[in-house]
Amino acid sequence: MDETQSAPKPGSRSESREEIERRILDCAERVFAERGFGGATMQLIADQAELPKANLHYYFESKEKLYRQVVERIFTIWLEAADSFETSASPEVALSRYIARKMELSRTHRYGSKVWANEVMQGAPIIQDYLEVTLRDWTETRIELIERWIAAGLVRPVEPRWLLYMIWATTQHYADFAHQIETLNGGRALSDAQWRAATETVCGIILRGIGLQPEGAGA
Amino acid sequence: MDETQSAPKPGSRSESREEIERRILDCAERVFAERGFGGATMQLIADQAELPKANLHYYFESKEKLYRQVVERIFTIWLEAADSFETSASPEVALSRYIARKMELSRTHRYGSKVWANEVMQGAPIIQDYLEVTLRDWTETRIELIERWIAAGLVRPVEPRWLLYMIWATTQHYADFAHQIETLNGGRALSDAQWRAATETVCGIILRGIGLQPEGAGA
DNA sequence: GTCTATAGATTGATAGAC
DNA sequence: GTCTATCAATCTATAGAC
Repeated sequence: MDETQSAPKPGSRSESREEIERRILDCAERVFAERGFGGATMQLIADQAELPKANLHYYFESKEKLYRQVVERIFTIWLEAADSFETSASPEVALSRYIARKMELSRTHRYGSKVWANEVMQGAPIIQDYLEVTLRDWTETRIELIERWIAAGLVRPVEPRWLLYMIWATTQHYADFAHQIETLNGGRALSDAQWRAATETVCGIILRGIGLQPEGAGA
Repeated sequence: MDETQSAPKPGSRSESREEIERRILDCAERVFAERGFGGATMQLIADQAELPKANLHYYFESKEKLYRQVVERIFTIWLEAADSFETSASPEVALSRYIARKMELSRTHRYGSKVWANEVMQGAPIIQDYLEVTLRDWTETRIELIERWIAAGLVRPVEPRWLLYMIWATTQHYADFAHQIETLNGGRALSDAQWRAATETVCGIILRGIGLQPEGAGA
């Protein structure tokens, strides 16, 4: 609910251009996440970044340019996180690590996930090109990999596409619907133990659901 | 992309007050879903409902009152849909029907689901009371039911809470992220067959994931 | 680079003729 | 009940002093 960066004070002259831009991006991410593109105002972002509103237009040409950079930043994180998916030997390890990593990102990058959800819900007016090229390529590649697992008899026959959507949906839910989850948790954020339990449950159900045995499972 | 109601023409005098209010609500739902509360404008809703902007304020006191009615309408549908959850004999039937019904609602009430997602992502500024009372009660009741299934040895031990979130997340994803799913589907909406396949895959993974055998399953 | 002041457009809401 | 005209507030964006 306060500063995102702590090194140099907001007013300090020792702050580099890069640091200021990063502070603006962090605040913008939170505001765009909570109010959507149309609901967010440059004034609110400026207030949170402790800058005059005009300075935002000095560092970022327009509201839309700023928004685009926020969305692009998230998209990059998502893609990198997804790489751990294919650097593993077995389906069990690959899927477990991918799910665990995505759950972790839902905890550490809640606002980024919400901005993405907002953008997609609105029909991806800004980043449609990413959906059509980068995300599509990534998805096709992963689908082929899962199909090879199935052909090799390692995984029960399921349509890989619906499996991927299930993983995305379930993990991102913990970021996008964090407020609902916390309300149903008595108004408190999930504890470390609860995050571990949720991750384990999600991994367990999905892996068993496609015929795999989770690592370190009893029955 | 056009009219939601077709019976009497928008301009017609034969339209009852109820019909007009319903047409406004339908249009408002779509606009709020696609742009969020702050991003939506009364002007756009009026245009889509083919009414002068001032008339909206005649039928609904304010933008927020209109929004609240839209959200309440969705919430009611969700709760009623969820009733089918407990009117079944076995866990297999109860969960299969619940998941299938929620998938169906994601297809028929896409915009409603998005409005709900938007509201929750923004911290439920309007309907927090529903989260704290109605949804919480519903959730607690279902958790107790699932715990009895587990105690009876019908279901593999999992934390019911994470299982419920998984079902919500996965089914609602097909509404909230419909645009992304359609883009990855070559820009086309899912066909009847694809909806059936997705529903079956989701049911199959979740049921097997908690130790149940889906109805009419081969292996 | 930073800020104040403000332009120009758009917003939610309303007054008042019909 | 319906509509035009308009208000006051707020928005994005910019001009220009420092």
